[in-house]
Amino acid sequence: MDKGLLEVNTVAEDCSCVHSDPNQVESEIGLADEQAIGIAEIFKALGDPTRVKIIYFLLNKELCVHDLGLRIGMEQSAVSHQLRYLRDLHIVKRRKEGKTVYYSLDDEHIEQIFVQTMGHLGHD
Amino acid sequence: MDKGLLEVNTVAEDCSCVHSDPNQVESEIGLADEQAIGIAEIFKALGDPTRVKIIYFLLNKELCVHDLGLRIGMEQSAVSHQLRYLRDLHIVKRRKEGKTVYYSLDDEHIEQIFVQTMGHLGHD
DNA sequence: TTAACATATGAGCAATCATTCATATATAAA
DNA sequence: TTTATATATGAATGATTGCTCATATGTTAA
Repeated sequence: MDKGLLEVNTVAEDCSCVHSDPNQVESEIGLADEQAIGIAEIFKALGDPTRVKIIYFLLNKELCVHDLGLRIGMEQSAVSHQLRYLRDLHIVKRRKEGKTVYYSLDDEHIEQIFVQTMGHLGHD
Repeated sequence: MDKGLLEVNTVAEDCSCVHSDPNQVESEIGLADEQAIGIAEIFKALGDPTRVKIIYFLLNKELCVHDLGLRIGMEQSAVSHQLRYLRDLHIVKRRKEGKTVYYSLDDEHIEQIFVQTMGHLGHD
């Protein structure tokens, strides 16, 4: 698990608050807008109760839209919209079988992050 | 690392989509609204580029509001508002020294989740 | 074909959000 | 005290979001 960016970023500095030397700030490794937006995008996707519930139930097994709605107590349309959102981010994927469409998780990393976070919170 | 909820949730079922047996759904362990909201709250806090940058720089060392603004290229007021947001969630804490206020991370779990996610994304 | 079912989607709307601006508070220096 | 600096905060605003409703698409059964 590489995390180079984080370590190099440690630079000796003394913010006495007659503020940081601009040169010093320059020498630090920042976080490009692009990167920050990318990271935020992932967290934002998990940052809604409905989507949390969807992911939670999909951890267990794949489910069709209707059954997902049943479990999370939400209208078909609302579930469908959120599934679209999650699918656009490749967090979730579709499998069609006749009339019904089964959804399942599509990203192991996000699955891990989700489970780990639930663990941290004690989920109780 | 306890994660009881997640495992018990595996129940044999056959969603032929003449849909899930209501009794079966009932027997599954759901996710209470309260829990879902709690989990979503954490992710939502990390789901904004400005807050991502703030946390990123605080991983490195504590910083005062002004220097944070300097690094993330954002007005003092905007930074202050976001710091308040993060402080209300106990993600960040204050230390006052004279006129200046130093902020640092206040939750190891969230720090871990954040770093892990950056790792997953390759942060490049 | 027609009817029924499963899902998807666009428009509209109320709520939330992130930022800015102006100003308040608090501390230190002159 | 007055002035300057550091931070905080309320109000206003434009943007985004999540949902509902109506309707469209696609599939199976009659």
